[in-house]
Amino acid sequence: MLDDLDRRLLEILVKDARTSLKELAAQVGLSSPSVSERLRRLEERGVIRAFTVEIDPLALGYTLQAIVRIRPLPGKLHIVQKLIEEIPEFGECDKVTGDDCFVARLFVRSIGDLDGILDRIADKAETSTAIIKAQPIRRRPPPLDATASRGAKILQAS
Amino acid sequence: MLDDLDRRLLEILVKDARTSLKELAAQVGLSSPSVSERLRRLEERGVIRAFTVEIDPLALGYTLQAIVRIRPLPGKLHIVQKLIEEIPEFGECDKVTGDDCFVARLFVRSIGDLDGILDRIADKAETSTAIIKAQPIRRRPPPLDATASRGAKILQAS
DNA sequence: GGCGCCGGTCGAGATCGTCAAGCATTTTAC
DNA sequence: GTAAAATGCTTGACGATCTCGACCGGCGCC
Repeated sequence: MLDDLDRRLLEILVKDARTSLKELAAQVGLSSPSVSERLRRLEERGVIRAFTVEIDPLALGYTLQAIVRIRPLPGKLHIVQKLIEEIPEFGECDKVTGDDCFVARLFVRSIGDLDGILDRIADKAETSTAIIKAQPIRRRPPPLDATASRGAKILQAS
Repeated sequence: MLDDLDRRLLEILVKDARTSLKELAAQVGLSSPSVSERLRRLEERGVIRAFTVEIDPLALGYTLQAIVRIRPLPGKLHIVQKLIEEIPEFGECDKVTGDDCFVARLFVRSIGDLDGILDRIADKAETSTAIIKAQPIRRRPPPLDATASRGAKILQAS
């Protein structure tokens, strides 16, 4: 589905999405129209979801981040989900298996804001919140090359 | 620190990091050299951490994502952190307050891989894993305008 | 008031992207 | 087995874009 050239292009773009076609072309050994066409198709196929910019939340005044686990009260699942989506300080939310239904990332400017936001969910869900103290790994894509971890095994008797 | 023009530039770039200077200039009502200069300074100041591309993990064969909470055994904190950092399938990791020391996102191609990777940590930490079933909110930046949620309150008797 | 800095514009030259045409290789169909 | 069609690439030319230097105006500060 993705050939080696595509992967190399992606690798370069992950580091700098504004790399010029010419530069990309030089690095992978193609002409720029070819690169242009490949990018177009990667976007078209949805492999590239977006070219975007990573902003330091601190620069916007968000001095605090938290991971919030959210367990909606019976019957409130959809309302809670909608509520979360509408609160822009939630910067990420996953619906997961297990007791916690949602795990979300929250950006806030102060502890007061944190409290204010959690209050808005409090009557519809139980939450448990963990403040982020450090970020050992900031968002990065999984390995692009097919050679991921050796873990590869099929479900079978071990 | 950031003026309105900067914020508007960021807003446009979040949606498409490859927007041309000319287009940016037109949208905010400046000349392109000015925009260029502003971007340069935003990068320099670290407001813009990177221009990057968002890749669909599925396109790379990662059919499964999980949130893993990790509690290193006594004395193993640093070893565990290093281990996590070295496993490229961890696409994000936060060090948090509370019983769980780390919360991480894991990209895998199969349940077998998931098991394989968790095994590598099993003797140094307790983990609890939640498989991601859906992503109500995919990574997005917090509000750029100063008018965040009304939550704003200072710590005080309520 | 005069000075210097900051952030802006303008215009020219250099760079880059896009388009059409054409070519080689592979696939498909008969 | 061969011919047609489809892919994916290159090249070169043209138009669009970026960058750089020169210059300008507002603002804070002696």
